[in-house]
Amino acid sequence: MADTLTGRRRSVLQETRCQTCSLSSLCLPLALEVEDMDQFDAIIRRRAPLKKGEALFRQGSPFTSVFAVRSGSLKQVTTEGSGEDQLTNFYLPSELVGLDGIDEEHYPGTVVALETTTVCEIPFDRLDHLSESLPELRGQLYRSMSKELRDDRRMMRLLSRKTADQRLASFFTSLSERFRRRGYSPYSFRLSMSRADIGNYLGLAVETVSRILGRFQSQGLVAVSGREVNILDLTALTRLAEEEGAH
Amino acid sequence: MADTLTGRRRSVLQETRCQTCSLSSLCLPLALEVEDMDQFDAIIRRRAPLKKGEALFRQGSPFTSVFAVRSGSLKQVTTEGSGEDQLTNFYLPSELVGLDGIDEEHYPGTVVALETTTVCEIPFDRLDHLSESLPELRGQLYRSMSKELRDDRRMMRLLSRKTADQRLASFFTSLSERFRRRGYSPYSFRLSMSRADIGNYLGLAVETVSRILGRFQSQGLVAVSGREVNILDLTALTRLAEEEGAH
DNA sequence: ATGGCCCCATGACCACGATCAAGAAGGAAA
DNA sequence: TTTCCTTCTTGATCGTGGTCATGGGGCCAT
Repeated sequence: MADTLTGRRRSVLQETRCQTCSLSSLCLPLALEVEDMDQFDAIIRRRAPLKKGEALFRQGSPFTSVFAVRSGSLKQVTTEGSGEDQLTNFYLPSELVGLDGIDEEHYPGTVVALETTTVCEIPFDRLDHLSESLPELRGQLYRSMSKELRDDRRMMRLLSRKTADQRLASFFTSLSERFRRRGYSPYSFRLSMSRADIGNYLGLAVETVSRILGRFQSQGLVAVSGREVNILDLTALTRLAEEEGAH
Repeated sequence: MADTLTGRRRSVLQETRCQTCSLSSLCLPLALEVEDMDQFDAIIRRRAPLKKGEALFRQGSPFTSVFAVRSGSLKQVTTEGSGEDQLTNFYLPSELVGLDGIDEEHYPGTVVALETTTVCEIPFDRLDHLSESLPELRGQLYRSMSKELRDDRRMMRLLSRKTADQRLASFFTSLSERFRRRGYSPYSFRLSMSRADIGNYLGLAVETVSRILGRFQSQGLVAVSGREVNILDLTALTRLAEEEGAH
């Protein structure tokens, strides 16, 4: 009986165990020793998978947890005033969602699944408390936030200095790199977001995204069919993305 | 003799003591008790004042410390590739500089004083270590980074959705608010940055900044003379800044 | 199948803001 | 002072990308 219980508990836990998670080398606990990881495991809560279009949390709801993406992808959307939405981020597996909610104790944007998506919920008060005794975890948390700051600066640069072509090129090379780091093909992938999402994120009209995708295609840089993307000339794409000045 | 030493030490420390600092209610140690603040004080290093144009640190140099602005102001500039600089931030008193360097262990941009500026240097390893035993300090650090993330998102929105007029209006209302929080007049202040800096920060050409400033002036929104600014109609300016859509 | 919807592509036009050019005003050093 | 150089302003022109409009194509529900 005790054995059965233990067995069942183990099988349930199995799903959320960091040690068996293929993302552990990219995710929050990456710097932890085995015994520390157990402690970390213990505070994680599994969420039922989100279906496409479902919200992980909504803008303004009280901040309680950060989330690590386990599979799938999400977008963060902020609505300000009466106005249009602003898409501020896409999240891929192993990335941390919700860190910008710590400060004001509510989430500053709605986060929505772009496809069927599973996440690990990490209650922040417990994470904070655990970070007291696990310097490695604390360091990783600082680093995650710091990295997000740096990524934001890169995005600002993109938005204020790059042409539409360069933005799309950057978007593709960045996605490619993120897939590569996660063990997927950097050349062939499926976009989980719509053209409208891409445009919103990059500060471009949908029509512009479409047009430039067409041009990239005719220039032999990529082959796009719907949401299926094949990168044909990553070098040229990278060069274009890094290229300076508008002229 | 011992008295003299103590006396001298005290007078030197005096300058860096958080408890006598007028910014303590806005700065990192804001949540600390008196006795905890002493510990925090102990790790802070005073820097010689920076003269206008001097760099606090340069892009790429190894990350060692974060800095709290004590007086004056600074700008952060990132140079990428062969290209032009991108101004990613202005820092005012009580704000924390360098948090985006934690991740990669070097500073991702050069930070330069816009006027005579004093800062408190906080070695990060000691700060991290102290944050282990002072949950309030840790929380404040998380909050600072989280706030910067939220501010970055706001900036992205500005860069991708707002017209030039709205950007300038946002810039002024944001500055005004920051001055107000620091106990200065929200209506009358001196810009420590050039038009070129403003343009670079907002993703606009210098000429555009000049022109719009002129227009704001003729519309009775502000009175600008060189770098001296008087905000005449903060309500209208705020409305303009928040206004949605480009048309 | 068949309708109804989004999502995506493409064309025509137009406006915001960049760029180019020139000159005025301010500031520092002789 | 005068000079020199940077910063700022204002004008004229042009181009990128937004807007509007239309049509095709994929996908889901019935």
